[in-house]
Amino acid sequence: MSDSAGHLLELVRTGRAHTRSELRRLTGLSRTAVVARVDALADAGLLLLGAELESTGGRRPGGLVFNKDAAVVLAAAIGRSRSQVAVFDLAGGELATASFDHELGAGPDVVMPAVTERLQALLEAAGRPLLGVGVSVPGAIDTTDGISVDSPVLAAWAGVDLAPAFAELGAVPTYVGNDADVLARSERMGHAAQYDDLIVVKASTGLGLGIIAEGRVVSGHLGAAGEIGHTKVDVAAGRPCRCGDSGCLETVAGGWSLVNQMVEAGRPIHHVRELTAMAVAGDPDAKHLLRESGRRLGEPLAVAINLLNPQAVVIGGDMAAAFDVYAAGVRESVYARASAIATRELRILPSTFGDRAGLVGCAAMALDQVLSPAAVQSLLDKRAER
Amino acid sequence: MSDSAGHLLELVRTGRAHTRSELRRLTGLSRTAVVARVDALADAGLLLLGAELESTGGRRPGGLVFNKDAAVVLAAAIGRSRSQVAVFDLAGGELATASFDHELGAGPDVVMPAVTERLQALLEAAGRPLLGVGVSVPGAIDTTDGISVDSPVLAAWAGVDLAPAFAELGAVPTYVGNDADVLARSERMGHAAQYDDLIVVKASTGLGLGIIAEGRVVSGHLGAAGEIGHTKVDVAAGRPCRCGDSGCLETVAGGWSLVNQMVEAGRPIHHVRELTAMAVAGDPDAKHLLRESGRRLGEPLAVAINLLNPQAVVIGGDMAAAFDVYAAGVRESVYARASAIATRELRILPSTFGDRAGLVGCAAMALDQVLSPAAVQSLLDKRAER
DNA sequence: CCTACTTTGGTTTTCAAAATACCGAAGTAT
DNA sequence: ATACTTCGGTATTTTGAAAACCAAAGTAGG
Repeated sequence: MSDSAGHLLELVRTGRAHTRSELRRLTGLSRTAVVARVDALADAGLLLLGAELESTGGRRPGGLVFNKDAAVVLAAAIGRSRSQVAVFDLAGGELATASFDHELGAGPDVVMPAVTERLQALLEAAGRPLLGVGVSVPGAIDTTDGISVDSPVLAAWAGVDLAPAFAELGAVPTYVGNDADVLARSERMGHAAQYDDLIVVKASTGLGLGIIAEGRVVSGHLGAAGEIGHTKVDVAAGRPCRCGDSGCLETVAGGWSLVNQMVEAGRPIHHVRELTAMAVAGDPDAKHLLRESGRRLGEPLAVAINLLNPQAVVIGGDMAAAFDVYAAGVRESVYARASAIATRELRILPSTFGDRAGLVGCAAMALDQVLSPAAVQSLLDKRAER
Repeated sequence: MSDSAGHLLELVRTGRAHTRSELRRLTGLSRTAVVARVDALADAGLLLLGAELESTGGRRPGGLVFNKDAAVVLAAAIGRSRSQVAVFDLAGGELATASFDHELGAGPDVVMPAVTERLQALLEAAGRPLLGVGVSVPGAIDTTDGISVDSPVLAAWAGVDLAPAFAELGAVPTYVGNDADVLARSERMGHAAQYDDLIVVKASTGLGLGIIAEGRVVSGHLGAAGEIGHTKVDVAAGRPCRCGDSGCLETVAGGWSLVNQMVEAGRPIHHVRELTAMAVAGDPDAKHLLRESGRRLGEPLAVAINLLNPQAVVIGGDMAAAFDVYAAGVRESVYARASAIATRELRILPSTFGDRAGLVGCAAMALDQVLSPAAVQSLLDKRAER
């Protein structure tokens, strides 16, 4: 049933209810039942019994406010050459953040201690109880044996179980997700919050995709769903890819390939971010490359749109910094190739949180779990035991 | 919680529990609670308190058997030129079936009376209470405004609400699904029952796709998910399609196109089924066409496999009659184009139920709903009221 | 064969949780 | 000022499940 304390908290948290009476109307529960749950939530510090609100014709109701400062979650977005960490309150607000660069291809033995050390510092500064940790890794997460990674371009991380590294932060659950999936989750807190069917593109050095169908992240059998960068395309035939194979989409449309193409054209740059900056500044070569890259991506993306019939496609990752020109290319091939019904109400949007999106998504992943009715219930139960 | 009477019924129904004690162990419920629910289910005729089973060291337990004959569901698979109807028991067993041809492109005003008339006859012959009706239509089902269809190649059915047509069969819920989605559901009762991430191809006159992610059918924002036949492919550039556009995959790989190609080559046939029969008989032209068609389908299918990382791809529809040769073509391009991780454990299987698959899927769709814990609960509640 | 033990299932008792009923407080409408 | 509405707290009743108890039907072992 949808009448647990955690569910009431969700109604308040999402702004659907502000008083006990509204909870009563929304759940069909009796007043006593609502009061009991609200009291339990208030005792646990999750709800604040705020000031009185406007009267609606009788006694003024006592307002209920979600106490987003009751605890925190930690977020860690691990990248190939740069990782970010942050503390978030329970409403998904960022309290403090840090980031650091590391060697490209550095393994977990190097990166993880640096991550946990910084998280530890952030947590202590926050001075609030910790409820959970969300981590993203740029590779497939093998969901069968829990939490490890498996990626052709992230060899040092293959088969590593990340959860133990976070044990020192406290006995709280750790959730590990793919970087693109996590990006998709972040959008559910941003522009695309109201969209239940969503495709989120992460276009950076590589190309990845996060899929949300009916409000749930689709991760696939081995956690490898959302792969698009290493789809073979005819135009790339023969071009060697960093994954070891050849003919992949990334070899013509991935950020690393665009950088290479600029270098070959005698314009020495080192990162996609430089390319997008040039495009924003009006450089025609950069704009052309990005637009062409958007077109290339649009081809398999059109297949994805036909397949999944999403309400929106969100474009994130470094290339989204030049959204206008990149999205123009994407739109060009998507609208030419996808079916009329699939594009009829389709929106193509820029990502909401820019380069903070990974962290926001990690926090969203942790919050989804940690504030779920079941988790809230176990919190209350644990409190009641004492 | 997972402890309602309906959930206990599901445990028995799916063979996970055969005695009250097993239900106790599986649910954690007390004996009294289990007994109360089992009695209620037995009173309602949904459970049979069968013969005693083997002792496991003490008193012999009384066996619990799901009474699949307590009621029936009706299934109607509406096709473009032929429709099938059937009655199924509650275990998904077909009790009786009928089919009839109609003019290609006939509208609901012609087809629906014929369908309901035959369903009525089947229901009367079955002589058991009706719990629900499952219907499939070869087009997108608009899930926003309930139950109607919207398809470029099925113009006469656009915007039609099908549910009212079934009202005369009794005040039972009607569920309408897309033909490919329904095919996917049928596989969950067949070869692919254990696969939670699944792509089912319907390769017949047209090309469609049913997607199951984490055990749920993905229907997309407008119910148009699974579209693949009208994806634009370069090799088909300029070729006019029956959808009104041009360059669609169907124009080179759809059944209607293969038939046309045979006719143009001076081999007059009228339906894909003739083509598959020829291929099975060894005709080299037919085999070549089918293999080539499989290859063409494999290209966007590889994108789909990368995107969704399914455990299996099931091939159904008329072309599955020549599964060996067709699947050979599909495998050829899928394995060349999809990523290593996505194909590592991938299986490519023929559909389980052949041309009965549509009916089985309609029944599965209705049974899923009608035997869901919530529906069972409301059945028991209604009974208790009297 | 008889006794001790296990497993199953029914019945009674006890306990917990939620609905109902009742009540007072605080506002609005007349 | 009075009647009515809304909100929220408390006491009572009802419901439903767990626990405890009991009986039947089997196995295991001497």
